[in-house]
This record gives sequence, C-alpha cells and structure tokens, in this order.
Amino acid sequence: MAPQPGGGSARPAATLATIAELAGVHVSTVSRALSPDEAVRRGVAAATAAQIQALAAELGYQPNPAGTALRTGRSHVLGVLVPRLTDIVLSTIYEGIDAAASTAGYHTVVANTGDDLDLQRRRADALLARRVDGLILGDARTDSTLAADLAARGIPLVLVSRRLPRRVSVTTDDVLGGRLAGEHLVALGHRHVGVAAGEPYASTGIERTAGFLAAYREAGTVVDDRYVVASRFDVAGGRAAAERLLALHPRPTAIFAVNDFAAIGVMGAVRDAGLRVGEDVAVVGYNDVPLAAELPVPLTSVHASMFDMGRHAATTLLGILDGKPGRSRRLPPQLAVRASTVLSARPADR
Amino acid sequence: MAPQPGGGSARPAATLATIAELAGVHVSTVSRALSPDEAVRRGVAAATAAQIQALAAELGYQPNPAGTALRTGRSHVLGVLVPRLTDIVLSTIYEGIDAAASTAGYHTVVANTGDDLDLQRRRADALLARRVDGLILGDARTDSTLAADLAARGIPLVLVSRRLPRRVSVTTDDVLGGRLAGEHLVALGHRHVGVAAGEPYASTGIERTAGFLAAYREAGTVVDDRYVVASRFDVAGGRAAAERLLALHPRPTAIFAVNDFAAIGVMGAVRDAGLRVGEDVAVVGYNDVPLAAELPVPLTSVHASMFDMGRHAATTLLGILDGKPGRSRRLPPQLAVRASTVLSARPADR
DNA sequence: GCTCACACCGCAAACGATTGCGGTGATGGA
DNA sequence: TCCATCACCGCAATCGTTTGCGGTGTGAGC
Repeated sequence: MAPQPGGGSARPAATLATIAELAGVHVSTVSRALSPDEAVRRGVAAATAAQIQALAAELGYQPNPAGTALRTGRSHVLGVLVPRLTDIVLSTIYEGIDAAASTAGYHTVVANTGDDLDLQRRRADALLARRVDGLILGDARTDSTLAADLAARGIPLVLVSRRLPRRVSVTTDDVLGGRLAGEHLVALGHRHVGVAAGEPYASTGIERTAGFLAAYREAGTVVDDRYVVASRFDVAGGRAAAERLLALHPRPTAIFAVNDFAAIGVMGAVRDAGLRVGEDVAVVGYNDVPLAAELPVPLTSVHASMFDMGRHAATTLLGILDGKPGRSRRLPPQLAVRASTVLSARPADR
Repeated sequence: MAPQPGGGSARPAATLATIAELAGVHVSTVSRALSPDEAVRRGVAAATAAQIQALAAELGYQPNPAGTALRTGRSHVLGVLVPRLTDIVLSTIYEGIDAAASTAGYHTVVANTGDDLDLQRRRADALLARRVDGLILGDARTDSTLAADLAARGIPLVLVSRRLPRRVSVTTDDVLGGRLAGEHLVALGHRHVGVAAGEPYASTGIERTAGFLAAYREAGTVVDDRYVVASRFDVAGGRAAAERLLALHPRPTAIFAVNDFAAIGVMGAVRDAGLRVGEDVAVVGYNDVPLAAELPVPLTSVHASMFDMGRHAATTLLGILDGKPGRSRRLPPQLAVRASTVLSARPADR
C-alpha cells in the first residue's frame, strides 16, 4: 500500500506545492522532476531531481488526475462498451483490455448496452461526457451508424469482437473459424447440418456462418436456407434454434452454433428431443469458454484467446492515441475437438 | 446522441465560458444556472436561467469533470474491487453497482484482484490515486487488514458479497442460505453429507457452511470434519473437493457446494465416479446462476439477486458519501429446488 | 422623496498540474 | 577580461468549474 495519504486518518494529500515548499523549489521544478517524460526530467539538475523524487516517495505523492486532465486535456481513461459484462466472452475481453490499459497507466470504464441501439448511443455519450480519451466498442452492429458517427466526430475508436467495414477492429478470424467447424463436420461425414447463426446484426455470427457454409459448399454440399436459423447468443436462444432445426426433415445430424452458450442450449434441446449429443447429433460451439470442456458431454468449440483479443484492442487504441495508424487484426482460431462431435475424444481433453 | 461536441469533425467542446459569452453574462452566472442544486439555481433570474439552459442544450454542453473534480474535490467515480469479473456472480453484482451508480450520476471503475492479497492493495491504491470518492470491495478476506486499513484512512467503504466484522456490507444472509440447503437435504433423508466449503478466507463459504452444519446439528446429526473440505470457487475446485468426499466411507449421498461453479465440478466428479447426480448423489449449489437451471441435470441452488446486491451496495456507499450512517444489509435467500436433489422436480423448473 | 431590503449578477480566488518564456549564474573560450 | 553559451530554475498563464463576497439596481414601504 502507498505510505500515504493519511498516516492515520485524513491528512490532506500531497500536491506539487507541498513538495515544492519542503524542497525549497518552485512547483514547476517539482513537476519537471516528477515528469514521466525523460526529456522533461533532464531539465532539472540530477541532484535536485533526486531530492524531489525522494520527497515525493516519502510523502506518497500521487498526481491528482483532475489537475493533469484539466491542463493536458487527456484523461488517461478509456471507455469500453459491451453488450453484457455477464457474458464471460465479453468479460474476458474486458479483462484483457484492462490489463493492457493499466500497464500503460490508463484506467478503463466499462458500460453495458444490452445490444440496444438507443442505449449504445446514450452510454457512449456518457463516456464521452466523462472525457474518455478513446472508445473500444464490443457491441458494434451492422445496422447502426454509431461507430461511423463517432469516427466522424474524430473520436479515437477501436472495435473488438465484432467487425465493421471501414473501422479498425480486433477480432478472431471468424470466417476461418466457421470454416474450421465446417470442415470438421464434413470430415466426420455429416451431410445434413444446421446452424444457429446468431443475431443478424453481429459480424461474428454472419462471418462464422459464412465460413461454415463455404466449407460445405466447397465440399460439394449446399446447405439449404431452412437449416440456417438466427438465434440469440444465449442458452435460450440456442435452444429455440435447435428446436426448429430438429423438427426439419431430414433431421440434421450436426448443429453448429456460433456461440458456446447457444451451443449449450442446442445440447439441451437435443436431450429434450430424446437424442444423444455426440451420438445422434454432433454439436460445435464457438469461443471455447472454460465451461465448454467441463460439460457432461464436453463441447467441441472454436478456440481463440479472448483475453489477448482485449489486450490487442487496448494496445491498438493506445497506439492510435499516440498518433500511430491503427491496423485491424484477426486472430487465428483453432478447433478444440471434444466429445460433442467425437465421442472418443472425451478422455483426451477434459 | 448528444448534438455536440463536433458538428462534423472536431469543434472545441463548449465550456461555461463559451455559453457565458454567447449569453452575455459572466461564467459564474452560467455555472449557477446550470447547477444541479435547485437552491443554487434560484440565485439566477428565471428568464436568464432559461436562456442559458437553452443555449447549453443547443451547444450540447457537458461539464468537464476534471474542472468539477478539481474545484470540488469529488470525482463522482466509485471504485470496485472484485476477485474476477469473469465470474458471473461478480459481474452480475458489478452490473447492479453500475446501474445504481450511473442513475445517480456516478461512474464506476472496476479492477480484478484475483483474490491476491498483494494485488488487492495495489489495485486499491491505483483506484485511490484516481481519486475515487469511495470503494466497494467484493473481495474482502478474513485474513487481510486491507479493509480495516482503508477505513482507518477515512476512505468511504462498503463490502459486497463477503462480510467482515466491523465493516458495512451488503451480502446474502449466508448462514440462512446454508441452513436452507441443510434443511432441504435433511428433509430428503440424507444422513451422510459432504460440503465443498470454499476458500477459508471468504465469509461466504464460512457462513454458508456454518448454516448448513447448524441445520444438520439441529436435526440431530453432527457432520464429521472429514466431510467438510475447502475448495476453490470454480469448477476444478469443486471437482477436486468432490473426489475427496466420494472416497470417504461411508460415501456421502449428498454434497453441498457453497458456489454453483464448484457444484458443477462436483456433478462432474460424481459422473466420473460412475454415479448419477440426483439419484445416487444429490447436489446443492449456491447463487443460482442462470446456467444452473439449464444444466443437463438442473441444479438445486440457493437463490438471491446478485444484481440487487450490487445495487444496494452502491446506494449504501452513495448514502455514506452524503453523510448518512450506512447500515449493513443481508438479503434473504431462497432455495430453488431442481432435479439435482429431487429428480421429479425436473419438469417443474427448467 | 427617502430608506431599506432583496433579487440578481459579477469579481476573483481558488483547486492541481503543465509549459513556454525568460532570468540568473556559472563555465568555457579567446 | 569580456562575452557567448548553456544548465538550471522561477514566473505566470492556463485548463474549466465553483463559490464567498460584494456591488448594482429595482421595488416596496412610510
């Protein structure tokens, strides 16, 4: 713990002025001596600087961010918008964002938007009213102009998890991920497959589905539209989608859900239909959340590090704030094969 | 979206001075006219105030929080410490905190501590360096003096989820919750029961276990110490604990895990031992996370609203910041009975 | 017509940090 | 010995907001 402020109860926090008085120098000298900028620090004699730094350490001096922000116009705070923090995919991404930001001396403020168009705008505005230096959007929608509007206003911006045409984003390579899932089911000989395709406004679902269908097309099987159904990204959404898919004739022998929680819902619907997961119906998810490997029938899923995704998004945004260009990035996914598609895989990966 | 700042690209954000000049009055008048404090606002003529307010709205004026914070010494930011935001229990609590804080015009900054003693202090200090107005601790440990130290420094403080002797906290009534679980298993006739008791430094595990054991004691059965094992609060922790419990003689016919994820691990261990959940071994969890009802064998769990807990914690802290006393609160839990203890409950609650 | 009260508003000083500019002293060179 | 140079440091303005104090003008009351 910092030695200060408050040796016992409430002592007024040390300021530059406090230190200046004790050191017998002007506050500007203290400011320079304590500057993170090496070039600025050289403006004060080494001995003086050392004395000031020792004093600052002793008093537990912490610069008042309000003072700094007011003077420099930078708050050193990043704003993050996510659909729901209770979704472990998003909270993992956020942990990555926060880890990278805090090692760079930034703090982050996160807000839930519930994927609601109106709330997204309101939350973004609230963050901007707080004078965040930049925004990371984890809830970009293809049917919204929010990201474009923010960019037009000159606000430093990075998308994470979902992509949008002309914006900088950090995502998994969702087309490739979908393709991996498709190729896996093709190789297992599944001819009739269904897709719980996610929300139509999310690039994740769109691209994962596209990659999956492309794999099948290239294998010579065109998946009929009826076998591709939209779904919410949660258990109930997956369940509902699967109930529709399982009612089709011929019944699909495998279902790809573009999200693990939807996949869990799919598994539930399969069981409720009196079928066995991994035997009667293979199931593939996406994201490989920790729980996937722990399920009674472990779930085959497309894996990529959400934490790293968050980290990259944050460093990209920080780079933009430093004037660097900012390039989009697609992290390569890998398929984690488990019992939900290959029963014998069970002992190998738990 | 706010009409400003930036009609097209980057227009300098409106300040009090901007408005003052346009309105032909002094900035102090603008400040008063725009004050949230009704009494202050009365200091300016109604007509003038209306004109200023209209102008502010038109320009999309947003007060610069750095200026306000510098002048008033209050940042209107709350700090929140949690073990892990990827734990849905904590992220739900945090959502509640943020909801209450943001309706009160506060923002929140959250930090992960991983329940690490050293990291807790460092993160708390980082938050205080940001000049948060108060702290909500979701990771209080019985073997740490952090909360006491912070309180001694006069820092407004509320604990959430876990309790500590002399501190203000908002929790579920964990003793009662444990008791509900115990009485349920007693009523079902289980004589030999085991407990995955959680981490020894967390009041949650301690009190839930105590309540559970009390219920058995009052029913005339003293649970032997060997049947109470510490465990981490995750799937792997529950699995490990269950493996030890299932190896005991006589083998327990029911296991109470003080956390749902640990309970999921218990269920895994039960299956791996070739036993059936809900038939050979009953399992009870705690918190009733959404997934509990969605499991292949739905999990009986002690329910309480984590979201409300977070909300209450935030409002309690805000009350303290307004000078109110601040009272601890224990939310009443309820038992959600499902198939993991009563097989026939399955159709009733999915 | 004069005084008093009061409503309304401006003045200026803070809060804490940063930074361009200039001043002082010492040092080096010729 | 004198001047130019440079290292070091101080001065003061500035960011945007809040607020105690005081000044001006209006109206009422007698």
